[in-house]
Amino acid sequence: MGSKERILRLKEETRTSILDAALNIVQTEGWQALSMRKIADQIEYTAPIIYEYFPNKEGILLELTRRGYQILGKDIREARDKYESAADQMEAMWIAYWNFAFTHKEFYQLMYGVDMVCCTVKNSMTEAEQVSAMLGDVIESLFIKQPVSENDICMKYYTYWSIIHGLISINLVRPNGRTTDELNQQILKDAIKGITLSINS
Amino acid sequence: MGSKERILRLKEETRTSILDAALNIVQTEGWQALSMRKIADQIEYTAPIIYEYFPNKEGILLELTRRGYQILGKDIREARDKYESAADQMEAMWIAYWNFAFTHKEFYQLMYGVDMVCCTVKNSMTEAEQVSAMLGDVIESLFIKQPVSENDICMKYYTYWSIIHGLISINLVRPNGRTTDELNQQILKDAIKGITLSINS
DNA sequence: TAAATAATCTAGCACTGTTAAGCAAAGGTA
DNA sequence: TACCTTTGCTTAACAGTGCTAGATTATTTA
Repeated sequence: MGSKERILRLKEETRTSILDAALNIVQTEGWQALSMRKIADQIEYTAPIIYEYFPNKEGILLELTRRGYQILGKDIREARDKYESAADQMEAMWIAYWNFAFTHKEFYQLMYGVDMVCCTVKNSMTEAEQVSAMLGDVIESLFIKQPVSENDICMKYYTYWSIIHGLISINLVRPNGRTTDELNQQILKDAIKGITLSINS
Repeated sequence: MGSKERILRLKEETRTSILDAALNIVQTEGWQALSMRKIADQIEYTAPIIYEYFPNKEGILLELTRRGYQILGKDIREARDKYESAADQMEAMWIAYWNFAFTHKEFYQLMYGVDMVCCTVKNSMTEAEQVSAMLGDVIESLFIKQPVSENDICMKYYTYWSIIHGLISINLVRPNGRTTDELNQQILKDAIKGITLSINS
């Protein structure tokens, strides 16, 4: 009776194909064009069967968010592992974060609510927490004085995140602004260095 | 025949009442709840007459955006005029910007695409340009070396804006994050001072 | 083969932005 | 006053949205 497993595998495939279809639509037509019927069209089913795999549209978005954090986590981890010193790691990680935002624009919009329809509270998603933890760990090791208080880490984390997220979202919302890539990279690296330096001063 | 003017005034009033109704709905129920029929309900008309005053829903949003920039412009101007030195002005203006974002949360979301449905390219809105110009002028006078290149101003402008917008949007999207107001104010002022100092070093 | 279960679809609800057609009241003109 | 035209506004509709209940079809089990 291996058919049980076969069916389970098929269901898993359909589930994945729903997510793939959703992503495909978003990447080609944007978030506002994503609809249940369009997803159904793409997977060659009718809309209601999607509800056999996800509770509602938000459920799909949530799963895509999870996927996004998995990619981001991988990118940041790999960037970190290329360097030894915490300062270098920090810069590499934020640049990876930056690159993720533009190479996976749609994911970023979903994950950080830039120009997005639904603003669900992403409470306790382990993938998201892993990303925070990685960044937090490196920030902690940037401090010379040890131990470092939770508050200190949190504050620096926010400082980094704010400027990077700010730069990203301005560029995502206004792709035709009069800033250039080099200018952005310059601001980005300067800002990271500045914050990093400010930690032990 | 003063009736012409009376009618024109009435039309202007209806137009304003549409905008007021829209704002009212957004403030009480959020952006996702804003619909043409709801606006019509509130002004005690039916939906189609709105199209006598605005080309479409986006037209209403555009007009609200304009209103938002008018308020923001006023706030920033007043903040600036309370101080003499450029550095003080700069800090006061960005704090005014910050305060605007939270006291007029809905406006800010509309103007800067945080968690918003429609991302229209706000091309050449004079009200928005005035805000940019005011901030740019103060940034220019922060420089000791004169004259200041357009590029220099633009870069510093972006640096300021990024960190402030980043801080704001993180707080707007995640109002229940574990950051406190004091922490935010601290980061904000530190960042402003840091950027201001970096200008002539 | 018959019954039970699973998979899928059709039809529909209430909502969205937007448009076309029509009605009724007001204005201007003879 | 009688007619005609313009204006203000409404009803009805279209095509789309997320989502659900019920019917239908296919598959598995007995």
